[in-house]
Amino acid sequence: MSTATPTSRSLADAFTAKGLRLTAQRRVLLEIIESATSHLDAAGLLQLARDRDARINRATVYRTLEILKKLGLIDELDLMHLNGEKHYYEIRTGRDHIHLACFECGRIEEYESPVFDQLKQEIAQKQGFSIGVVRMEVGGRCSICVRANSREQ
Amino acid sequence: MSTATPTSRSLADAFTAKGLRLTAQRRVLLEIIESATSHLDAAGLLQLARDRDARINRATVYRTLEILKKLGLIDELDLMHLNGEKHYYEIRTGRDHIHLACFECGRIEEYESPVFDQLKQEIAQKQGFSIGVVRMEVGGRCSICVRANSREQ
DNA sequence: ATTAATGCAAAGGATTTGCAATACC
DNA sequence: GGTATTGCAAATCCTTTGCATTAAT
Repeated sequence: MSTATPTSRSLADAFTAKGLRLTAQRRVLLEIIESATSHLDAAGLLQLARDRDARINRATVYRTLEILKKLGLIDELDLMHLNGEKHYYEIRTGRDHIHLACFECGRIEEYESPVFDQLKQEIAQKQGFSIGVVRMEVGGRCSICVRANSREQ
Repeated sequence: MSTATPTSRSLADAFTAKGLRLTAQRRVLLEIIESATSHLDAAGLLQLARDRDARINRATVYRTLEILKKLGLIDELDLMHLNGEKHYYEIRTGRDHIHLACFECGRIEEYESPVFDQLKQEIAQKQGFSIGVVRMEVGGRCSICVRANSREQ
């Protein structure tokens, strides 16, 4: 969920372009992040990384995530703290989106809209705010859960 | 930053209406939250409460915040984690707003817009999502900081 | 009087840090 | 070879919990 489209093709490219060393650990972490199909938290990322290379340490995971965040290559999500205070991460694509978190079933939906883009533009223009990161999260009940218990309050 | 306008006049009223006991500690906490001019974190709230009544314990602060959150009377903010992972709280007013966090000077601006309201409506209608809480936070540089260092990138 | 709410102190989860050892460029 | 990066283990920050005590209704 961001604003500028990353220019490099891969995270590894961005690392070397910045003069950062491409260690074995980083290679593994970047690949996992790039191919992730779901929102990963630090512990999950560590686990997946260790499945490939047992040497990887938790501190390295956090340090790598920190770099990626600062470079604007990943976004950090809270997902409405549905499962504790940990953070989730996703690679930044060209299209920002909103995360809808269902308090009932726990599902996370992604939603994008021209109105969302319009809102960001408006903030930049009317407020003169130079947007770096945007995070919009909505908590409530997804359509499935709403329909399922329409009889209950 | 929410969706429904609270119906009760005061937080204390809401507590008694729900059959919750109005203890001395809660009275103090609710008053502070109601009259707060800035975004409070749990530690700040505890400090202000202790200034009035030294007996108040941290656990009580957290437990009270939890209740208020569940009742939808306050909103929980991250403010882009500008100052660590703690949460900030603000009383829910009728008008939802976006928080703009300046990474440079740390200032938090509040922004509201019909486009924001339109976006929420759209999410509810098109996605069929029953919205309980909305949190939108934007990180970047405020207009003052942008102007101040217009020569630097 | 009953039971919710509190204080205390300890536990918990997530993340960060200092520093010596390692490995990339 | 020089320096960035890592692993380790401890520290830190924020928040939560169990349980005996207190106080609101």
